[in-house]
Amino acid sequence: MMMERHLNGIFSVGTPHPVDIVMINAPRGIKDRVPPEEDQFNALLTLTEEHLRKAGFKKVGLPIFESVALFTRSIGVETDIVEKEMYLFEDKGGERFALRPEGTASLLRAAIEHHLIEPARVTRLSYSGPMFRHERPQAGRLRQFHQAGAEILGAITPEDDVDLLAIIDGISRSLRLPGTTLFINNMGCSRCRPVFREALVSYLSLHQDNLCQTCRKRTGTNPLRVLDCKVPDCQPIIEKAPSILDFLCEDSRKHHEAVCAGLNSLNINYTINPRLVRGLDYYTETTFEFVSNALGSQSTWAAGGRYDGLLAQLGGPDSPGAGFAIGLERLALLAAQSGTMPSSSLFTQDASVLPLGPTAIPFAQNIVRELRTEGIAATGIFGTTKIKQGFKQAERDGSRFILIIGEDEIARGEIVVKDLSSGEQVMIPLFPPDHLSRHIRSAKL
RNA sequence: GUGAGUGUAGCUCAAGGGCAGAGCACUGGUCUGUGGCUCCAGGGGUUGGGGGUUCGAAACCCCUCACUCACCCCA
Repeated sequence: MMMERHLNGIFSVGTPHPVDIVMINAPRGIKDRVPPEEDQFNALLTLTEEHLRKAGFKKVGLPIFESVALFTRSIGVETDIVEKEMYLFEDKGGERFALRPEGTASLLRAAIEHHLIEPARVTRLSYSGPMFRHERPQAGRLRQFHQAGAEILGAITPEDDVDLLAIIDGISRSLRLPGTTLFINNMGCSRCRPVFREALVSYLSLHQDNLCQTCRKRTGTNPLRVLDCKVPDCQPIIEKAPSILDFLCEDSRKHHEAVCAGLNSLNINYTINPRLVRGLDYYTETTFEFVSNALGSQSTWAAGGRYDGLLAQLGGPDSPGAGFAIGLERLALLAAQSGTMPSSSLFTQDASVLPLGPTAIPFAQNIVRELRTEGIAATGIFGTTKIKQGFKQAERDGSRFILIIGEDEIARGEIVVKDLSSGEQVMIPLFPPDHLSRHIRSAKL
């Protein structure tokens, strides 16, 4: 109804008042990154990717959308992500797609499709980019958010699990992130988990009356998820529930111990949380979360684990895999708090060229082009002839130097070069043309 | 999907039924070709939108929209 009103305003005969125009804003939960945020965000992404590159990961470029089936098959039909959070659409051929809600499924699909996995060896692949989930936005939670992730595929060992944790820990240390705790768990393998599951279901069945609605439903559909229910009334029951750690088979127990031993030897602090259950169904054995008390209630900034059956489920080799994803917006929040957000420097470009008067304009235009050709970031200031405004514009440009050219300078074949940070000013000859750029390059240091 | 809080100038916020304001930013001057500091002046608002109560509404009531936070979920 409101819409119609506005449209009437626009299309009605007569002169519509500007306020009748319907403002189009960014969709809910979608954030623009305006300067200097975008540069900072990219610097943080680069820093993260550099950690992955140094750890032997090769980056893969992945599509933004995939067949819906890829996610239902990997993440699990009973998960919130698949049940109610995916952005779905049909293309003109009637195929059903989803904007990717996470990266692991895509990366594994690509790795299988291009035969990147050699089951007897270890393959390390990484990715980064936007992910999409239709959730109610909140501090640290967006509908389009960004993850950097890494996956190890093939003949992997518990030590590879440890390495993943060490990499995230390294990022955490290099950014001096505040208040982070690493929680780990082992969810068992295809042999021991069903035994635990059965024990859990029969325990939960006995206490149905005291469980919340969701937990009662999940007892049948996805009993492990009951373990991280936060409803107060459920807590006493959950606390006394059987622990997965008591049900681990010999292999899983050894796996778990090896992971703990690795963390110990690397001096990485961790807390074992037997009720840590990830929201994606594909995890087996090791799962983990890096949680910070410096974020809001969305406190997990990196998480992952091992997934032994997923590659086979997606039509790949019957090999295990393990990986993690880092929430970059959450990482940015933390880095900002600790003052370690990699920031673009004070000066975002090198030079602003200010012509004083119309005869100087063509000189300025040519100087700008010459500087850019020489790799120096430069813009001209053509909107004003007043030197004071020129200086202000140069500051707004983020320029380190202002270059001033007027009648006098043209007559002498020179240009004024003033360093805006020190206030030092020199005259530089206009010929040869590369003289100016060489001066600026050396003066920058 | 549920709940709570908040919407006033470009930004951060005052005014809690009686003239819609401050700081920062912006424009001009102070200062004719040398910025940042002073001081002075100026522009900028249907107080998110719609309806109601009232002599009078930014304020009170209803509806609606948006944002924020929390539940939930997760990175």
